[in-house]
Amino acid sequence: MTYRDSAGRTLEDYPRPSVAVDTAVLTLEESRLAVLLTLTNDAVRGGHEEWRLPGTFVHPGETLTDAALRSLREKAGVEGLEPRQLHVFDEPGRDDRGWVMSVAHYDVVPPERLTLTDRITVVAVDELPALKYDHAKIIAFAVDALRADYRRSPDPAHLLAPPFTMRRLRGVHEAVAGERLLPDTFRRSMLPNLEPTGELFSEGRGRPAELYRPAVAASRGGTRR
Amino acid sequence: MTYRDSAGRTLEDYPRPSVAVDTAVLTLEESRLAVLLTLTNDAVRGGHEEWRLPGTFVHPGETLTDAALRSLREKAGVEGLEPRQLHVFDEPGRDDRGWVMSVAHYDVVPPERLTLTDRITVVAVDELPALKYDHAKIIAFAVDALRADYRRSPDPAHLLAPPFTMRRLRGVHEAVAGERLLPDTFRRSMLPNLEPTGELFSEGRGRPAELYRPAVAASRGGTRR
DNA sequence: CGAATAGTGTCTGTGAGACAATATTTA
DNA sequence: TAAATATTGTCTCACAGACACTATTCG
Repeated sequence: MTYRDSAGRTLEDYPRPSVAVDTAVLTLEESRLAVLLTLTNDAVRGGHEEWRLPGTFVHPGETLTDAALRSLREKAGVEGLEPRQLHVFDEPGRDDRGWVMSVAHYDVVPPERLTLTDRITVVAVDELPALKYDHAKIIAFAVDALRADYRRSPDPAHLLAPPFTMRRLRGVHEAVAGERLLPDTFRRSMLPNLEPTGELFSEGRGRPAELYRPAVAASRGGTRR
Repeated sequence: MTYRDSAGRTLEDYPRPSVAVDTAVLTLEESRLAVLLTLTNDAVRGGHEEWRLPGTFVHPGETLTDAALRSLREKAGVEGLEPRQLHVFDEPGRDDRGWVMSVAHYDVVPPERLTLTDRITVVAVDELPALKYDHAKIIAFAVDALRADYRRSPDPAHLLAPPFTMRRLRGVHEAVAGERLLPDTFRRSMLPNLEPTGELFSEGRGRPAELYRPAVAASRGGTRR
């Protein structure tokens, strides 16, 4: 009992695009925001060095998220992510193989969870090499989205394992924002969304820092009365 | 010279989804935010009353925007819009005809530009009837996006033809936000993004109001020094 | 004049930015 | 003790919310 339209045709009787997913996996590398890239098949077969975001075509019965997770597992060796949709790139001619649109996704993962190989690397987002397709645009979308995330919550992407010191948290925010942040202002803006653990942590010289963990509700603007 | 992969297959040799676009056209109706709906084909053929957003399948050589514009022209009788992408809805099973994903779009249009018929109507967004597919979700996305737009700029969707009075602008913002706004606070928050024309406008009783138009750059936060 | 609408004065609270001072460690 | 780091005090500025007051027009 396949569906047929008023002309007696099924959906498969009409031309359809190939739908791909590509995911910008952001991470930190030496206190800078970086993105995971993989070598293209062409490059693996002996062409010149060419990098791209991990991606794949969507298979039947699969959601876009499923497809993104599959490509991350198989091509980037990362598991357990939660890719979020960014935008559909659909310019005709963006892919010389034919009619292909790409649903861009992004996620963030701490560097410890990545396994780099000669076909999987991590590059700072402000020093990207030439990328295949419109993958540079996707990364720009991802960076914008991540910066917006970090303006709303202490560590939405779980780049830090709690508990953490204010200094470490600030380091993460500085990497994400790409600029230095004032310690005192940063502390005060974060405190309403953090829970002090009462424990201290010392790292070399100087007064030990208190350890915090994200507050339960991670409320937006702190306590109101 | 069709592309062939390492197995000698073209893109068309693999299963592909049908890709649709659906657009939430928001407008104002009696000072309330409303959305344009069309009667489903089933309903037209004599089924029970059932409404949906205007949409269509994407054709080859066409961008998603093109497809959205085509569906708006042909099914909703509106031209000259600039639909923006919201989200891809891809739950398997969301469409009982087969593997269909929908790229949701939205745009806004002043009510004067709409021509309503017995198959095209406008309904307040907080009094929606049952809708086909996940179109209610799309409308929710669209309303959120529009509210975000109006928090950043006086009239991003050009619902008002300049010049306009502060009162009219506030009326639009109240409709979009779905709540009353304080006249004095609203005025002061808008002034940095408006240019006074020097002209006055009187509407019945009371002191005439000055007419404004959106400031050129529509700057975000007003003047800094 | 009185009602209605437009616009301004001004007070309060909140929060960011910035600089300075204090507190607690290790070398 | 000196240097390094953490934390708090405090001042300033900007801005939203709120209420009261002034301004201008029509009936």
